[in-house]
Amino acid sequence: MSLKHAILVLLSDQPGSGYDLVQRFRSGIGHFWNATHQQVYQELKKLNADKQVQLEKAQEERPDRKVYRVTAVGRRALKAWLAEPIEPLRIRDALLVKVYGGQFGDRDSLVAELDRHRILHQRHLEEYLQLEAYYFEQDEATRRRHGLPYLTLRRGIVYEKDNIEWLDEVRALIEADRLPAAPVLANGTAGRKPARVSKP
Amino acid sequence: MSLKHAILVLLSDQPGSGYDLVQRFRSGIGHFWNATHQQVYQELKKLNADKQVQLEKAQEERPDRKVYRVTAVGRRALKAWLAEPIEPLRIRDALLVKVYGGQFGDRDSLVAELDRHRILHQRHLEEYLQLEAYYFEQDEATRRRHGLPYLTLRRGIVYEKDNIEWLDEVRALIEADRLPAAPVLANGTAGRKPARVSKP
DNA sequence: ATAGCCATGTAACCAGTTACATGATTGA
DNA sequence: TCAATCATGTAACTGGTTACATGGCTAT
Repeated sequence: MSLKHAILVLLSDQPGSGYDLVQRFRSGIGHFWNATHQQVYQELKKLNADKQVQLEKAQEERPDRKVYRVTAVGRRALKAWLAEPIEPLRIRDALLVKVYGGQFGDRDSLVAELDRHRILHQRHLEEYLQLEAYYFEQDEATRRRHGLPYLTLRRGIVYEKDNIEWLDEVRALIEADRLPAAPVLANGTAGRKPARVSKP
Repeated sequence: MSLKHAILVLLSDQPGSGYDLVQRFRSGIGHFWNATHQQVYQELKKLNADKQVQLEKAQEERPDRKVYRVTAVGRRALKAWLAEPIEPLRIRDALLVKVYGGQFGDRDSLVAELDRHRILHQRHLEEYLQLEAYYFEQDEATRRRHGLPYLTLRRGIVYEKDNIEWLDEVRALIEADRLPAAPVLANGTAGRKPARVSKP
């Protein structure tokens, strides 16, 4: 579970309320690790119970903010997690299920879906490129300070480019009619051998 | 939820038991949509209750297999889902949380983790490239038949290359010492502005 | 004999999503 | 006055993971 650690990172950076964290998720880290306010409030409650964060002050003025800050315990926990190895992420994309099983559906709706996704990925890419441009407008010191977060932005950029590249490849192959428009995967393949791409 | 639909795709291709499905997940579709046997058996139970699959035969010979096949209802459900738009996937990678918050941990352990991930991604890439080579050994007809699954393999290849590319970028930047080895993100940044890469 | 594979399942738990809910403040 | 934003929460549900469990068959 990383939400906990994402929160510890954000609060290490600067103390804040649940509401603040939701905002920060939206603008920065949220591009690759999002969270709803419900989750954030629950997690803060748990972290507080575990003494990993503490209430800085219950504000008296009206906006009823509860500002949390990371404790020494929290810092240790974060550092320990950062040193722990984690499994590399495998793609888990419903769109791939759709492509994989495309022959059992309508060809036009698959193409439409692919186009729709291309547009959305293009949009994300442009958004990221703007953030990158903004980053490069900063002075050297600021850039150095935000170097690591910037690298995660780079990951987003590479990812979106990548999606677009692949979608174009798929489109090209389907459009070129080198792929069948109607179901062809035989139900009568010999034996138990499933029809798939696999090792000999 | 796509596990349901992944199962419908696999069973549309060819009837099989829960055990078979787990095998097929391992070798093909599982590269981008995995499932444990527990999940598969539960899902088959539900699909059966919904009349989307049916028991073909309760086998008499010893291996106690329950072979399921997709019903007309199941085929319709799958087709409907294939036509339905879905949200494009955003990355959600704990490694990015680690990089983002890298300054709060130990620099060497971050580098070690990045290297470890690079090796694992390299391994996956090689595995995929072998599958691709095998695909190209097939005759034209077979290739055409497995065209769409092949495209999902392409996605995997692009994804792994991508990871390696990004990891190299990160390594280069960290190694070149252009990034700080110790915590620098000031806790005293002006106002409420969180220290992050964001729009003006 | 025993290890490994074939084959199926239950139960508890954890994380994430969606729905529901409240109430104050600020600006048009 | 009305909409938007600030600010916090509870509850139900869904999907996924981990642990636990059983038993036969096959080859060494």
